[in-house]
Amino acid sequence: MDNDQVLFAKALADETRQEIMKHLCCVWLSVSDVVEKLDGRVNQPTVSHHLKKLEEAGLVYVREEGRFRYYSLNQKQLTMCCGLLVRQFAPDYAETVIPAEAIGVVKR
Amino acid sequence: MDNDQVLFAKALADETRQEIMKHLCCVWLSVSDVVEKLDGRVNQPTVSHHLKKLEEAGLVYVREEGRFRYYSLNQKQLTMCCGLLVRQFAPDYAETVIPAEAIGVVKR
DNA sequence: CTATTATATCGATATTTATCGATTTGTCAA
DNA sequence: TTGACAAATCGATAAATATCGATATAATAG
Repeated sequence: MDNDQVLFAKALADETRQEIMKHLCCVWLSVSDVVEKLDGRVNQPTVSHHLKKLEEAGLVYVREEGRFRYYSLNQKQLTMCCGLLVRQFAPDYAETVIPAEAIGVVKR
Repeated sequence: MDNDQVLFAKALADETRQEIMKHLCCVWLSVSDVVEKLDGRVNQPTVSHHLKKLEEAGLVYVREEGRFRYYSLNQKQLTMCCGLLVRQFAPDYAETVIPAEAIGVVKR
């Protein structure tokens, strides 16, 4: 029903979910780890719900380990989605915001 | 209540609104122009509602002219928001997706 | 085996939001 | 000045979604 762009935006369109994303950036956390990070503000079923949304949008990696499920932010997916948004809605800037390796960036 | 990142994501988190954004990219349209572009699928109050959301997120320019209000997509704002998202949630890619002029891009 | 622990799912509820018809406000044309 | 038009706002409604407690499922520890 929703296309990928909309799915991506919806995944980001919640304060709590963005906070979870921050916690999942560069590290692997289990569901209960995330619950803990949120400091009792939301509880486990809610966190599972949010993680599912992020998973559906391809924004997290998941690793199963016994009865644990570890999540980590998929930075590449996020970057690609942002890139698509810019190409679609900001063509005048698509050339200045560049997937660097695609054109061979050289810093001066 | 919502911070800017969330406000931005929410503005994009609707199919109809993204379609409106497409129509507003690089051109100025009045409200009734937009209604027309949407081909009778949504009507005027709904379009006004969506345009208000986009305006609140700073994603459109507005120009008043008599009884008309013309809207156009703010590509710069969109690009900056995407850039912030990448910096915040994809630090490993913040260097590869670059505001080119900031570092002096050279194409090969 | 049994108790415990981790997480997903279910059902219910409350909030948010998209949509519309009707109305209001403001501008212009005749 | 009046009638027509553009667009915002209002009130109502329906759909989507965030949240929770309770339960189910599955894996482990004892």
